[in-house]
Amino acid sequence: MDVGFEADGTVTRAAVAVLRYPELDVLETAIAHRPTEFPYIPGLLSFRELPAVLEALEKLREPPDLLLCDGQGIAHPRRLGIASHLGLLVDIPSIGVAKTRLCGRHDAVANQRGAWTPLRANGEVIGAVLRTRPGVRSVYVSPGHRISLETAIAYVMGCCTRYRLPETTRRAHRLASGQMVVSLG
DNA sequence: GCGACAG
DNA sequence: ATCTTGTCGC
Repeated sequence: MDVGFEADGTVTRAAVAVLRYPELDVLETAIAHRPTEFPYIPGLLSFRELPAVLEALEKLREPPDLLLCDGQGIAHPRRLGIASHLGLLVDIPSIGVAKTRLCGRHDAVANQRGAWTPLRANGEVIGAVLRTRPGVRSVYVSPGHRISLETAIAYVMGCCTRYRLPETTRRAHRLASGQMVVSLG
């Protein structure tokens, strides 16, 4: 799942891409548009993006077995990032994969694919800072709904091939950005 | 009170 | 997120 916006900023566009695991080939995609009626406020991203995301999900012929969201899971001040919120609403296991940190602290991460260090807040582990690829910034992985941190990390790594972000996120982002690519096979 | 702050 | 300049590598 990923979200994009119109040039005038009045419309939110949500895109979802369903990939088979672990092959990672695209099975289905969907896009939805909704008026943007909520501003971007750190900690309240769900209220801005979920309406369009839910609409896009409903367009799928079959519901996914796992959701990877562009944002935090429980690595959130109230432990309810967009991945957690979405997973809860549709009752599907979900994972948050954010490009930057919202909250929590952590040590440096080894520069090796798969290396990770705990993201902590208030004495509890709320996620992992994961190196999906050597030589690039790490990503912030956190459980969203009905999944453990270890399992979440395993799925995220399983979705990362030659780029920093999971193929699921990249596909959805491309759709939201209107960048189409034909694939023959 | 001050700094931090997903997309 | 969006915008913009400069650099590196295939």
